[in-house]
Amino acid sequence: MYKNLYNRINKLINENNSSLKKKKNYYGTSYFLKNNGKLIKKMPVISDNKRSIPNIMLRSSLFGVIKKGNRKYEKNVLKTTLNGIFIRFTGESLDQTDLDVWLECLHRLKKVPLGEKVKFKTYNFLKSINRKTGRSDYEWLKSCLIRLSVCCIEIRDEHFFYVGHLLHEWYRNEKTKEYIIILNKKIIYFFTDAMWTGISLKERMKLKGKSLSQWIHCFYCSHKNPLSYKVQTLQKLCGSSIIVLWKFRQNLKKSLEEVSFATGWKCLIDINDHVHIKK
DNA sequence: GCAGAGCAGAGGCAAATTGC
DNA sequence: GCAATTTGCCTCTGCTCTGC
Repeated sequence: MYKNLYNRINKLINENNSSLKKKKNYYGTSYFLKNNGKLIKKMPVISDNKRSIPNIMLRSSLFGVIKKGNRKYEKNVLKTTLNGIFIRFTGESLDQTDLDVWLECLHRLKKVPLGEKVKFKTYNFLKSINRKTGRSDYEWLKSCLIRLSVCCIEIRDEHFFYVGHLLHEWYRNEKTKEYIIILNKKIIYFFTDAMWTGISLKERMKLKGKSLSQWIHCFYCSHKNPLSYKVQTLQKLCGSSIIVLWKFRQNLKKSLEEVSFATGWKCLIDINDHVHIKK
């Protein structure tokens, strides 16, 4: 289905005809902009206080819950996912702060045609994601961009298959002190139809520093009508390093309270150990 | 299960540097 | 001169380990 859709989109680009404008709604969130007579593909449009991200990234431990100082190198690790989606990951484990950076990268890349460069100053980027601008923050951002560009993900489901980096390329102009990032054009596959979610930046910022709460928030944001999941299922999905279930449940309870406070959702764990969220 | 010690990483802030 | 950016260093936080 998606392959056919993509072929059709490409065909329409090649045709470069005016009828495309009328059909843009058919393609959901991917759209095209006429610029000097050329049609250019861009990321989906979303308000400035939200960050768009493919659901597939939120419903797995790709950006997981990692304890402080517990980041490790993962080689060909199969991530726990929902609905038969297959994710294999190689690279340094990614956590919620890496997700903050990737979300901001995607946001900035929305402003240019796919495959084009985006330039930014470190200070401005750190401010955008509500971080401090100390030396350690500069070093942290650099290491974060390295992680995102070096890691390799393999994603497969019944419709498509993708192998690549989260950031296609990044480098720094030492003269202008600017970072330049480029995203892989194929990333647009993940933004077709209802396969992506807009994350409220305001709500996410309220959960800053609380990695499990941030993961839970993103996970349930990707659900229009949240299903109930067992505590054990969520434990596996978020990639928690807490092996003992009752300990994880304790943390989860606290996180659900924090998410509830930040979003206004009703969150509870029933006697059968199922987590219920009501938006 | 709890308390205290030690440690690593993150956070905070003031000062220095740079560019306009 | 001023705002933006970068640097240096100290403090804070949260985790593990150990002993009780």
